[in-house]
Amino acid sequence: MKSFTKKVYEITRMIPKGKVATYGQIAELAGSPGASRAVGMAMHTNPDAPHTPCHRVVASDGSLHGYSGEGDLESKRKMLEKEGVIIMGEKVDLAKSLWDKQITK
DNA sequence: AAAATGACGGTGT
DNA sequence: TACACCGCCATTT
Repeated sequence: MKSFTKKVYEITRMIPKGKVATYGQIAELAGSPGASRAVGMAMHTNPDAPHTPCHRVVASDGSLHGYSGEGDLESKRKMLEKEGVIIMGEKVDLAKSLWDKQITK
């Protein structure tokens, strides 16, 4: 486990319930703006699905991508809605559910 | 050490 | 709005 990946997990873990963060945002918080792809890989190699809320990480346009956990993208979407994330059709309403990065104020 | 890969992002068609 | 292309960084082979 490299430092960057570890950092990504740390950040992903502090995403508040009912909110979502984009890969790019996490990459920036991790200290490497633009490394959205690297973040994606970190999620893919995510060792602790339930421990790390990787399902709260979405694309810049609110689209959900993969999931290393048990279910699939549908399960993720349901999970998010259940937590309070507003989802419009197949995408997340970033305007209301995007993590303000306020570090759980 | 170099090349290929991927849960991205932005721009172009 | 949907699909295709190029550029981005970290990880893996």
